[in-house]
Amino acid sequence: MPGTRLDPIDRKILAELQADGRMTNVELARRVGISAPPCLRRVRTLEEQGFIRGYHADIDARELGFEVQVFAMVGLVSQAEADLSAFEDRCRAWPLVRECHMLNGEVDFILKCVAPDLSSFQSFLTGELLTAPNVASVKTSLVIRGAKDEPGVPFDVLEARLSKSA
Amino acid sequence: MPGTRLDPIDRKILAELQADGRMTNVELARRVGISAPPCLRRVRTLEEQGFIRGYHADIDARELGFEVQVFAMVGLVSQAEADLSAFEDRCRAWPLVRECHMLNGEVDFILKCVAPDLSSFQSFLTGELLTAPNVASVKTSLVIRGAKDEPGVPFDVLEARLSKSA
DNA sequence: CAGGCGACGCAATAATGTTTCGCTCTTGCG
DNA sequence: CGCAAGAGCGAAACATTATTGCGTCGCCTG
Repeated sequence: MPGTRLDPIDRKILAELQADGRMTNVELARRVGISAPPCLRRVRTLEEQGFIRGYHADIDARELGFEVQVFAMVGLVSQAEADLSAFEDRCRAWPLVRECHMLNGEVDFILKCVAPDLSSFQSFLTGELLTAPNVASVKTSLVIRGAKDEPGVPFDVLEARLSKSA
Repeated sequence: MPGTRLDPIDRKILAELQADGRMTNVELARRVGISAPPCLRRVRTLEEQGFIRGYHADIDARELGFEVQVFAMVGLVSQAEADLSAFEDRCRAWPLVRECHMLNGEVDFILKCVAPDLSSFQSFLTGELLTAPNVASVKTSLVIRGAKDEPGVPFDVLEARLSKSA
């Protein structure tokens, strides 16, 4: 329901839970300026309406031995919808592929992959990705280092935007 | 401490919290097969050691009006360390840039950006990114649709790997 | 084999999560 | 303007969970 607009308290709740998903409801209520029960009701509603998709611990992959991160640009032979879906299904089944986005432009898909080491990735690349049906070309780029990694919504931009249109 | 190896219970804890970061400690303890107090102690330790970087609610950006997602491939004029760092600092300051990774290959950086609409992104692109110091080239690709988006660690791969090396 | 270290589980207490209930404020209509 | 209906809030009560303290067990070490 795009019609179900959020009030400033709801947006604050989302921003706080994005920053710290394990915050207690009491603390959350204190920060957004209401008491605990209505705060919990709002959180439940936001979950049901799909604004909150879930909660996840942010695990350090490198500490667990996944030292390689790679972006793969994939071009397909056929861009028919059935072939696109088939490739997406394959990506969902590959554990080393953590993200798969369909793009416009010369490249059809971009994949974010992780692997324990280079040889693991290369065996995945040559044994799985390059040999998958309908794959025409793959260009890979190793991540040398990460400078910023904050998936989520820039709530400061959202608030600025809303205050303008109001 | 890379020497501080994790036992199967610790890895199970990480996997469960990655899947559901708001799980209660009681439920977590039940799932990993130990009682609540030592389970909580392990979680605290994992947090302190940096295996768990934090907890975040997964917010649906599209529902909040961020309908555009873009990957930007950026090439710089100078790849001197000071210039690389300067660009990374700039990326950290741009709210529309959610991720910034330094790559090998022909492109220096890949940026994942969000924006409320195309014109917002284009004004960022022309007014900020393209005019930033040291930026030589930017190629952007719109995300048509997302097929998979599961940042994190593939714990099934990790377990398979460990059982082999054991 | 005794001592010490580490980790576990149990039990008790503090804190939090969750439901219930009554109140207030807003909205729409006579 | 006044009233009735509905939504949202806060205080209190109850259920669940988090946290601490302590005793026990297994294991390594000297």
